[in-house]
Amino acid sequence: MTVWDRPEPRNAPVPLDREQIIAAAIALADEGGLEAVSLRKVAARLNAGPMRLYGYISTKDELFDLMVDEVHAEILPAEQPGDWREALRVLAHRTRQAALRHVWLADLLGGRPTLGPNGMAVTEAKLAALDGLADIDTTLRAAETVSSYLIGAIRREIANLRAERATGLSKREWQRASGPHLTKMLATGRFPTLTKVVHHSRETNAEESFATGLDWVLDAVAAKLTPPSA
Amino acid sequence: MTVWDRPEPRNAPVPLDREQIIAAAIALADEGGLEAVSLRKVAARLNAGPMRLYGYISTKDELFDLMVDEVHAEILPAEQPGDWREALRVLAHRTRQAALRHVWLADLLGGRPTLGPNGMAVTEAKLAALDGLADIDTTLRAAETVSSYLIGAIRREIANLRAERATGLSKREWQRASGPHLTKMLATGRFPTLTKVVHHSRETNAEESFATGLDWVLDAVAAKLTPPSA
DNA sequence: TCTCATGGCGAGACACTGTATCGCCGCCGT
DNA sequence: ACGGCGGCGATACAGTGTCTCGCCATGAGA
Repeated sequence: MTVWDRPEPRNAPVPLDREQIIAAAIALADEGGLEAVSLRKVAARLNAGPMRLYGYISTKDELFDLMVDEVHAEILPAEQPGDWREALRVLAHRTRQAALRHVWLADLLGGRPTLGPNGMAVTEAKLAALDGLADIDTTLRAAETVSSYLIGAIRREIANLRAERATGLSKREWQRASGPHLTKMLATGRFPTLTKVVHHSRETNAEESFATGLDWVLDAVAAKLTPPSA
Repeated sequence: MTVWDRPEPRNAPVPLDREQIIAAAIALADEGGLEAVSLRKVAARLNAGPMRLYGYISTKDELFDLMVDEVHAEILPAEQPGDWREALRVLAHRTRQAALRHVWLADLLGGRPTLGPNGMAVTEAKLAALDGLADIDTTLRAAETVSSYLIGAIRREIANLRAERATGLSKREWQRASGPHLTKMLATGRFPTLTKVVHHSRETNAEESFATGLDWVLDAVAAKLTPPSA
C-alpha cells in the first residue's frame, strides 16, 4: 500500500461540537425536510462517521429537541415592548416567521415539552409580559391559550402551504382545478356550508388570517386579565 | 415435500378491505404508538404479506391519512345542539377525548389538510354551527381559530402527558423531583416569572385547563359574531 | 527517543423500515 | 380438462437508528 491509497489520517479533523451538529442538521432539514435528516447524513456533512455524533447526542429525538431549541433562539426578540399585548404579538409573529424559514418546525412544534434554554426563555418572555396583570393561574392559562393557538395555527398554515406546493398552484386554483377529489366530495351535497364557504370566501392571505385569529385570542385574554367587574 | 411442510394454500384467506387494514393499523398505533405501525406489522396482523396492502393503499402516509379520517368518524356526534357555542364545545371535547383514546392522533392532527369524508364532515359541522351568524369570511375565520386552538391544546396536553408517563409521576412531582434539569434551569435565576408560576400555580387538571382556554376562545368568537355596535 | 497504555473513533453488524420487481400458483372460463 | 390470467408474496434494494468492537493515533512515562 502506497501513501496514495492510504486514507488521510483524518478527514479535516474538525473539533466538532454540539453547535455544529445542530447547525448541520438544521441545514439538512431546511433543504429536504425533517425526513432528510439522518444521523449518517449529518455526520457526513461534518466529515465524520455516524457514531461520532453519539458523543454529543444520545438519540435522534434528542437532536430534534436541540434543533427546536436552536430555532427558539431566533424567535426571542432583542428587546420586548412594554405593552403585554404587543409583546405577545411580536413573539407570535416571530415564531410564525421562524416556522416559515424552517418549515419542519411545524412538525415538531408542540410535540414535546420545550425544556431547552431558549425555549424556556421564550416561555419566560410570554409569562413575563403577562406578569402582574392578573393572578398567577390566570396568567398561566392566558399564556397557554395563546401558545395553543400559535401551535395550531402554524401547523395548519404549513400543512396547507405544503399541499399547495405539491400541486404547484395557488389555493384558489388548487381547490378548483387540481382537487378533483375535493370537487367530487363537495358535489355530493353532504357539505353544503363548506361548499358555500369554499366558493364565496375572499381569497385569503395567510399572514392576515393568522394575525386576525391571533388578535381575537388576544382580545379574549385581555377580557380575562381586566375583569369587567373591576 | 410432504403435505405437512407444505404451507397452507392460504393463511385464512380473509377477503381484506380498506376498513380492516385501517382497523389493524389503528390497533397497532393504540398499543405502541405511531412508530409501531409498519406496513409489515399491519399486514402480518391480517395474515397477509406486506405487498398485499399496496392494492388498497399507495403509500404509508396515505394509511396515516385514512387512520385520522377513521378517528374523525368517532368525533362527529350523533346529533348537534342547536346552540352554536354548545355545538363547537361538544365537537372540541369529542376531539380531545378521541385524542386521549388514540394518543397518536396528536402527532398527526393538523399535519395535513383533512380531506377525508369524515374529516370534512367535522369541518362541515363546525361551519354549519356558525352559519348565518356572520358574513362568510368571519365564519371561516371563527372556525379556523377554534380549530387552531384545538390542535395546539391537544398537542400540548398529549406532549405533557407523555412526558409525565415517561417519568411515571404526577406533574407536580415530576417537575420537583424527577426534573433535575428543570430545577437547575430555574435555579439560574434567568426565568423568574416561570419559576414563580411553577411554584405558585394551582395543581392543574388537564380537562379543566382545556375547557377554560376553549371558553375564552369561544368568548372571543362570540364577540366577533355579534359586533358590539349591532 | 522509544515504548506502552488509553481512549476516541469508525467500520461493520443487526434488525428493521418503505417500496419495486417479478415469477409462481390457484382459480375461472372455456 | 385444460390454459391463461391476475393477484399475491418472496425477494431485493437502499436506506434507517443504534450497538459492539478493534484499530490507531496520540498522550505519558522511562
